[in-house]
Amino acid sequence: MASHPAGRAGTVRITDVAALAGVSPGTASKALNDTGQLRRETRERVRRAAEQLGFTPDGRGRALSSGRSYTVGLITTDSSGRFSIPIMLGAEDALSAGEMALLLCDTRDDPVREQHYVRTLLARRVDGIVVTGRRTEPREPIDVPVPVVYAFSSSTNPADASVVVDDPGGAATAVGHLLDIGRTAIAHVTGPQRHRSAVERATAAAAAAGAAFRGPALYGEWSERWGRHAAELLLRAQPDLDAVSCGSDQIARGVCERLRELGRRIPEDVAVTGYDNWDVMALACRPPLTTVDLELEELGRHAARMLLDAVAGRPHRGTVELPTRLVVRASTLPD
Amino acid sequence: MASHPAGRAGTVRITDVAALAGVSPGTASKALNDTGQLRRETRERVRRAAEQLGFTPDGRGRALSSGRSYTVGLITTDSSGRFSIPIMLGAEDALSAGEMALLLCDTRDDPVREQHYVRTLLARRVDGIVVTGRRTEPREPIDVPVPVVYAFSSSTNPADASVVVDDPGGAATAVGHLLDIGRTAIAHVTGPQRHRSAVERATAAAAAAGAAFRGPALYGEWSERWGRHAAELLLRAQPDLDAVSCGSDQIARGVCERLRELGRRIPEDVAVTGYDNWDVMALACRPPLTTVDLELEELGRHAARMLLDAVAGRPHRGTVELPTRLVVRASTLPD
DNA sequence: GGAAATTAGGAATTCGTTTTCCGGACAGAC
DNA sequence: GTCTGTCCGGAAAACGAATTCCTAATTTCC
Repeated sequence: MASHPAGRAGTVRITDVAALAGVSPGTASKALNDTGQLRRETRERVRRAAEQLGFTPDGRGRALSSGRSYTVGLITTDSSGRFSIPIMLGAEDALSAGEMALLLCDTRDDPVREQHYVRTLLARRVDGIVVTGRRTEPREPIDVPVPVVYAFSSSTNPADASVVVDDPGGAATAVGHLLDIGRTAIAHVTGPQRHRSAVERATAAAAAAGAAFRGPALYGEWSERWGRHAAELLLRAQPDLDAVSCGSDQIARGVCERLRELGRRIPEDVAVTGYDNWDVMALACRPPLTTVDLELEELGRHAARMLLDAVAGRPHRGTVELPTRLVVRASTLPD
Repeated sequence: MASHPAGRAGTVRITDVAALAGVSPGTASKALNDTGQLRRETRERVRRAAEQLGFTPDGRGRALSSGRSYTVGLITTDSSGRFSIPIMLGAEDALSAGEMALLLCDTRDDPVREQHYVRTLLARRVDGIVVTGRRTEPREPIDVPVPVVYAFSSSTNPADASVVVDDPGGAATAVGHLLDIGRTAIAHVTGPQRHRSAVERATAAAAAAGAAFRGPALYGEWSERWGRHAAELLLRAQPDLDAVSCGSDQIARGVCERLRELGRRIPEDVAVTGYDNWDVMALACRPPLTTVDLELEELGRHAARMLLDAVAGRPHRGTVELPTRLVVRASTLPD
């Protein structure tokens, strides 16, 4: 019956492994962690014993004695947004590959909750923290005695480790594509001017379009409604327009919809590009949108890897910008 | 200088608190945890000392000695989906209120990864696990020695604790609303017949509509494209249709779009209801959709509370169905 | 007034692992 | 044959809190 020598079913301690291998617990620990001076033969014997018993070190004991908890916190100000999610998943992916687990903390954009979470993470002795926001605006850094990496929203302290999207680059790529397919009269429609991402994308789009730019950029909101309205404004002011670069897929979808209703063919008469590669918008649009993918999951992965480095004693400093990826679909190239 | 008597800056142990309060560490522990027999005066003295030093118990030591880790795992098979996210957030909300932290595990629908995560969660001695899926199909239970609650997808073992959405109820509510506003010829358009949720909603919708049902239900896919196509089919077969109940907001949006293109006024000629209350679809639709909100965040909260109960020794068993909420908008009621 | 019961708090043990010392065994050098 | 050095592995001390005894000191009861 007692096929498992452990006390309670399923819980086998390192002392059980040590006993089976005929060594002391300390030696078993060294064998399993590749530390200390042990004969190869001893190491293997312990390993076999551990495997035979299905031993998994108890994270609590390990955390206590090693000083590391093999856990990191993820603080997100808004995980309901579609930006935070892929970042979280990417981070989780990279961390779990590094044998780290991720504690999720959604502050709901409330500084009090954030403070509370920071304290509980610290109480749990996390090895590090990833902080992510829902907007590209830089944010106040958190003050903690462990490594921190800021993802998507950089820290206002330029010395902190941050990883963000190359927004200007993305916008420039989209406009470059419009020029490549021969467009010569390009407008830009985007979100509120108070949003850094809107301004950065618009500025970069204008610069990339050069003489082909039909300004000024139209600022509004991040909605299909605004896209529809903007399409009307554009066509009235510039009937010869042959391309619209948009600050988001939602706006682009609205633009497409109204352009079609006004009798323009897309992309033959007017080519349209979006931004974000938000599949439900980009693919459901008629026609499907050429757009800029933010590669957020990769951003999350990158942030997590930077954090792992920092935990391992190789801290990064400063902000790194990650490239975007242009996804070409029928809104700029006929099938 | 040494304003903090603690060893390393920021880390104050219970022995520091005990020393300041003039008691032994054991007594300090009792005072702070409301256990043991202590004079009220002593308790307060210790509490003041703890507060003065900003003491937060070290989670690692606590976990080791108390046997509880104050941590639960959340296993999601697909957190990219829009269903898992609100559930996660609700769970996280309820758990953090219970002083528990949540370890995030995204299996990406890979059984191998799932197995791996289950093991690491167990190694970390989580107090319990929430399992959530992306579909309403029941799933195989996981075999672990800690409490588990299944959210959204129930366990195939009916004795396990599961909390799911009352899908038939939601569909019936939507159709009931259509009847209330006087509709007498109601069709239903939904997703693939192999999806349990599609069949359940369709069946309940038909039953609720009774004589007003214009069947059979149309099965297709969860997309706007299918919604547009279905609208054509419907109008061709039943020109006198005055209401369409849809299995998702995406389908409903497609239906609305094509109905408008075919000259029908919504809701005057045909009323349309969606399902999911997915804001980007429901609000962007012209007109905005009357739809069924799944209250997923509440579902996550409920699951977490059930888990907290189980951890506290009051396990639940069996499946509980949570009610949906009808959100009425312009697609059934003119402004 | 003495025995029994209650109360308050301290000492020591526990949780499971890692890590720091140390000592024994064995080899090579003179 | 001793002396030094290297190689293994064991014993014990962390790590930080909770908890289980226990022992005084006080109160209650007869």
